[in-house]
Amino acid sequence: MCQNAFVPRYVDKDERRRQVAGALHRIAAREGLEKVSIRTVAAEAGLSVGAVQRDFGTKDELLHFALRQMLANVAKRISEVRIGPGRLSFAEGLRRVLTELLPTDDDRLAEARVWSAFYARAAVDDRFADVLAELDAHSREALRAAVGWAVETGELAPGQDPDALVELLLVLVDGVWLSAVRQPSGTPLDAPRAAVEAAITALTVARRDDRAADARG
Amino acid sequence: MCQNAFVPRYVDKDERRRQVAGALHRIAAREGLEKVSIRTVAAEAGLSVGAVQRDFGTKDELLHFALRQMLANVAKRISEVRIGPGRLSFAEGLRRVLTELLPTDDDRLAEARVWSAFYARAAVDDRFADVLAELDAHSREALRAAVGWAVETGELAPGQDPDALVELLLVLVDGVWLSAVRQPSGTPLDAPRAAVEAAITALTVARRDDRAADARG
DNA sequence: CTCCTTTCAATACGGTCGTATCGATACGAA
DNA sequence: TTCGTATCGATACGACCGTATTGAAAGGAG
Repeated sequence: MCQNAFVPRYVDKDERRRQVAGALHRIAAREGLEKVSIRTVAAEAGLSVGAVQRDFGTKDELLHFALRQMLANVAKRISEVRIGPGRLSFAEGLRRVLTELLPTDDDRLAEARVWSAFYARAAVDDRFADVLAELDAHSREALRAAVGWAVETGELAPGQDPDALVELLLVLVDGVWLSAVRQPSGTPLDAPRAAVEAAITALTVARRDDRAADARG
Repeated sequence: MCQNAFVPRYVDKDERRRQVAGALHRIAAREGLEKVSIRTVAAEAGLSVGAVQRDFGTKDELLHFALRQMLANVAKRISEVRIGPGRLSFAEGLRRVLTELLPTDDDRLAEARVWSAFYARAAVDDRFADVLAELDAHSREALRAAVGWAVETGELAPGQDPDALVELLLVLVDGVWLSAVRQPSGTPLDAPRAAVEAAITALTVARRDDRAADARG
């Protein structure tokens, strides 16, 4: 009779919500978000329709949870990159952050395909756009940390505006992963990987003054 | 009995195919590609379901025609920008090309929303990816023409690699319009417009050597 | 004029969708 | 043990989907 202390929880609810979200990610990466339905997700997760319904109630809630799950995954990955004194150098830290953000391997390419589907949703649904704004904020913060550390160590030319550089890097990240996503399947991931290295090279070139002139022309 | 000379064409078929595609574009920009169906498109175009069916046969054909129509529109717009001797200067030509490619007004933002939906499709369907590759080629050609003319007139620093610059601009274009698309509706379009001007400024700065140093910091 | 083909709206059909409902079952509380 | 509740798979329902079909209307060809 205790109001809600009675919880015969046979399974870990959050864990299964995450598993269902994973099933959704696999379907979306393989066939697109329009093939995602309660039924297809339930089948992919090895559950019944009713089970998914009980965990999420409505399809909209399922989609939002899956999106937030992706956001959490990326945010965790890039927040674990530790740049600073005694940690990673600017070049290596930036490389790690960009590698996490860009489709540098097949898993991340699959993830990028799902992102592209959610971007299309965000274009017509502000609720999704708000979540993507959070992703933007996380990426900006990680890049700001990397660039800020470069300023401290003098790895960046002193007159360079760090904020503008961060914004440029954000645009580059978006442009590069979008280019990778639109390639026909099977295209090797050389372009995103090369873009990472090109960005590192361009931004760490200020270390040696004689190479600064080369960078400009 | 003439095999097919008997054509009592009451309406211009191609014209109406374009009108139907326009209806699809409006729905996709407003509610997303998943709300596009034979029925909704027919209603938006003021036609019956049967009419749309006769013009396109299958929904897949309708989608591909609508995508190719968007491609043709953009290709026409950017190919009309004439850069060269007696025509537009590098700065002005680049400004025009970038203005056409980026969501610099509400119409182009609506178009960008539809592009984002087709990008998501291209991520899981090579047939759409192939069309987007054509868009890529058109953009690359237009930017190559602009940069090439800048090299001829010396508006670009001579050591700068034109091809690399074109690729950089392409990535910037993708990143900027994707950023604009994910903003909540009602967000002003200052960012894409500022990006156009920033690119112009950064690339035409080489005209005056004293400003080259400022650009680098 | 009469035919013949194209156009057209309307409707039918089979399928999938999101969601609601329902009996059976499993397990903690008493 | 018995009871009450949370979980479960299965199924029902109405809506919308893509597509096929059908019969009426329309306008050049003879």
